Amino acid sequence: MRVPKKERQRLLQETIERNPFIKDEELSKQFSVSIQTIRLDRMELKIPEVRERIKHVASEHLDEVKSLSMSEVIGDMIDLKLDDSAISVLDIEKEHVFSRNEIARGHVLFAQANSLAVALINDELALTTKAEIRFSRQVHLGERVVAKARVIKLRGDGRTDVTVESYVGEERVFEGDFTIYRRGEEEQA
Amino acid sequence: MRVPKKERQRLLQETIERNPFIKDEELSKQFSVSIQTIRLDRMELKIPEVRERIKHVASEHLDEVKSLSMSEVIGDMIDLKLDDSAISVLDIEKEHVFSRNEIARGHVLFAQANSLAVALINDELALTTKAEIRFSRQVHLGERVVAKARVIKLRGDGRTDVTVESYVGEERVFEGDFTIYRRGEEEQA
DNA sequence: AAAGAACTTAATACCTGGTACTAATAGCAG
DNA sequence: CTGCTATTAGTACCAGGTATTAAGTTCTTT
Repeated sequence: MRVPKKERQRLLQETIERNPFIKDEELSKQFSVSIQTIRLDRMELKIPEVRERIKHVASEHLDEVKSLSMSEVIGDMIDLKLDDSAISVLDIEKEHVFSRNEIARGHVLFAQANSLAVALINDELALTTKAEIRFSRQVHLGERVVAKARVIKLRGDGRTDVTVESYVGEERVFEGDFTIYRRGEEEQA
Repeated sequence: MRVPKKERQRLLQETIERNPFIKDEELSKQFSVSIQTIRLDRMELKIPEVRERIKHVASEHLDEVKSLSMSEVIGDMIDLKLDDSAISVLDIEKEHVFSRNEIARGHVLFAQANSLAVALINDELALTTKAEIRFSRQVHLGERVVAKARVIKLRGDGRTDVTVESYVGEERVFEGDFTIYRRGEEEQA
């Protein structure tokens, strides 16, 4: 039942990681040591008290909520010639990146490109039906992504081909070929 | 500065909803009433104390998060077999649709699929490098989208092919073939 | 204007889950 | 036995409350 200190601390760390809500009392029972020992262990491992841990989990959550509402993900349109070309700029911020490595999530770049492609269409209804995309280099927190969209072909059947290339400085980070449906009300954007 | 009780309680509720982390003391300053009044208000409105509120926010989070990658997912993961298959559910809400026609934006479906595909990868780093997607029917406000991801091929060179199909009821609304890069730290998701 | 109800503030005891610190004890190695 | 690490105990204190009792303060209504 009783394990040596090192082992206990390893397990303690794991246990708390898996369940940040656990109190010192619980832990002391689980490891059959006194509550003070648990507290010494936490100190050495620099693990904060349960209320702080809970607060941390909660505030991470709040970040997530932000990334769900994608309304602001789209970037600023700085140029638009309908049915021809458009440019938008997006500054990569915290809510756009994986917290672990500060690399922008794929759907953020996609969202910028997709909404730019859709905005380009001079019609009441415009929905993406198909896309082929490539991510050519990762984009980091703080970088500015410039997306350039251009109409390639206006088909007779209500479909329009749009290509989007996104850059950070001189480097291309994303390209996508989109097929946009307009007007007909039976496709998906 | 001082507002009548009813109004204050309305504002109180809103304030706490927007920022569940706020303490009674802060609130009492903000509304220029004593701390006891705030507490009476909370009682009447059945709003729990700050620590309980924080715990609530945190546990909502934890419900969906069993592994690290889950927190990066858009939609609720309901099944996950690493390197094999995964399922997530997303209810389409106001912030996901074009206000004009209440049809979900393409990048919302893409985001669900993309984050599901990335979560599926059993590695520290997982980034989308390429995707081919089709939107087969538009998705409307209030509909529930079920995305099913499945690993098709684990290539030796660190790339994995994942296919995702999303359904509303029986109808397929989206399909995508993703190529995910893992581990190497030189691509883009 | 006086009475009463509604609202607000004050004061005090107590709770949880800790921190910070001091001190005592246990167990074992040399 | 000495010395050292590890553990346990105990006390004072803290934040952010709950719960309760009591005392104002307004507003209204008669």
